[in-house]
Amino acid sequence: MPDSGAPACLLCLFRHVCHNAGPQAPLPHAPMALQPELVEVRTGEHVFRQGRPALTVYPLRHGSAKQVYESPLGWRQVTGFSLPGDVLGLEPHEGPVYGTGAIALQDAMVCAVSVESLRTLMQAAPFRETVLEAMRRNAERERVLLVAVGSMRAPQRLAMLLLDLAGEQARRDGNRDGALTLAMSRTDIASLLGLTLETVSRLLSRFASVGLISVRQRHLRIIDRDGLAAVYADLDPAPRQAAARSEAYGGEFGEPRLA
Amino acid sequence: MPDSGAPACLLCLFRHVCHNAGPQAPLPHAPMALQPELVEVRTGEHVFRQGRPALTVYPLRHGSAKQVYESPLGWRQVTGFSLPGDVLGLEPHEGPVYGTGAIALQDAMVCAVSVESLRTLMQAAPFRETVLEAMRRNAERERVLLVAVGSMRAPQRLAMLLLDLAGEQARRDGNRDGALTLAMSRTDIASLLGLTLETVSRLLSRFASVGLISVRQRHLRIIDRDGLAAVYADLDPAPRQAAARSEAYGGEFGEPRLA
DNA sequence: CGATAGATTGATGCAGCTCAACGCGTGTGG
DNA sequence: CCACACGCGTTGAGCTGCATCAATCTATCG
Repeated sequence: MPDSGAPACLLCLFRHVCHNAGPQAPLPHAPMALQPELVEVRTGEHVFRQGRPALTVYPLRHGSAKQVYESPLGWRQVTGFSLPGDVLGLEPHEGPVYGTGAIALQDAMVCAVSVESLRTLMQAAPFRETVLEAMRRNAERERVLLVAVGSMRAPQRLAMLLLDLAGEQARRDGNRDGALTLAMSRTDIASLLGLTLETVSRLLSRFASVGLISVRQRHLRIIDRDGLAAVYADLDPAPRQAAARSEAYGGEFGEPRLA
Repeated sequence: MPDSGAPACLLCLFRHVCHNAGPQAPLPHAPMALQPELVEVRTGEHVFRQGRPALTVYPLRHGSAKQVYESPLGWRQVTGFSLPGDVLGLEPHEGPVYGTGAIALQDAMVCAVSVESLRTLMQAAPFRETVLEAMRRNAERERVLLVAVGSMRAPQRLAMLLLDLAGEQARRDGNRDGALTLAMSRTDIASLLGLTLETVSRLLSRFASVGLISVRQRHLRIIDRDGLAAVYADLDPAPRQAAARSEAYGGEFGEPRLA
């Protein structure tokens, strides 16, 4: 029977086609076909492993997770964090296997939706569009991360992450006071951003000492959002011009750093 | 009329469904439906621009191109290079707009295939699989790049790129003697790898002085492939252990650098 | 209450960025 | 045909941001 919907269900991709989500406006031509099994995943355990057959996607109900990619040579890197409402294992190209692994950052609850049923549902145009839109957001995220890691300085990268986390948080519970609980370790953050855990720790302390945030362990509050945004945009600390011009002409590429 | 196929056509995704490609074994249930218009793109010009409606994909016939991504804040970064046979503008998630831009590195010739006809053709399962496989390779490439930029040292990154370029080259003309012509500038390489052009230049010189390669301007030859591979795998220079273990257990993530 | 994992902080070093000068190769105009 | 300029590449010298190594502190849990 419907459990009337967890808070995460309100943001879930599948909310309009899932009985678990409770009463929702249905989508035209998309039947309420889903009543996914709930699966518990304990802290540090895999939701799924990279390279295994991708038969299921996992909307996240409670808890949080990190995506981890392991390159052919065995280098591992965190490629993203997921919060309730996100769908884990959603690959854009119907891969036969998972392209990354997902590991719970805390005891978590996920729904198990077979990709088979997902594919069926995606035959309905409006639902398909929703899913594709989510995939596009994921791809955009990865690209932003690549640029960050490839051409921004450590403080900018961290500021970016904090702003992103706060934004996601706000999108979920509407909590705009900037209070965050970091489910991931400093090591995970460092891996995502291409830094070391010491650097992350130091930067958090520095941000705090400058009044941008407050931190104690994994409890963090954003105090000066605009200040953080300025760090992200690099208007602040380093001898580095504002820059950033669009509409590239010819052979140009010009990051700000080289402008 | 069929032009009997350029060399690039032999590797093209569309070779089995395209009249331009000349005689090819047809794919079951996939008609020879394509006879794309040829378009010339001059050095430094866009094949298409990021953010514009993605109505066409462009198999590359002659020349080469770079993909450039510009983040919302205006930071630009090269995200990849394309060689003849690659399909430019192929987005995994049928985006309404191009997620990156593509710029010709030299005077180039592309075929123009409407995504509409592409979608039609993809209804045939065997063809669809081919295309999806290509998309997966692209995604994998981006992830490898992310890991490289995020956690490998400059020499490894460059070695990786050279090996990759040589591999692609070999896949095309079977030329396994390691001779490459770099169509892209040092600046482009630096952008891709998250380095500066000076570092790239210095590293190429260093590689050459150690006998791994020879370089003169944009002509490059790989002399010691295994040596380069060793640099890539980081068995060589830095005080950094071999590492790389698979089958991650719980909360671990462990890049070699931090192991 | 000891043990263990995570986080903070400090001291030190170096890889790679920055700034700068120069070399090469190609095109352009006198 | 040479002079010059301009884009691209190379090389050097110096500096610094971040990694590295190491010690200590804090939380959590058996």
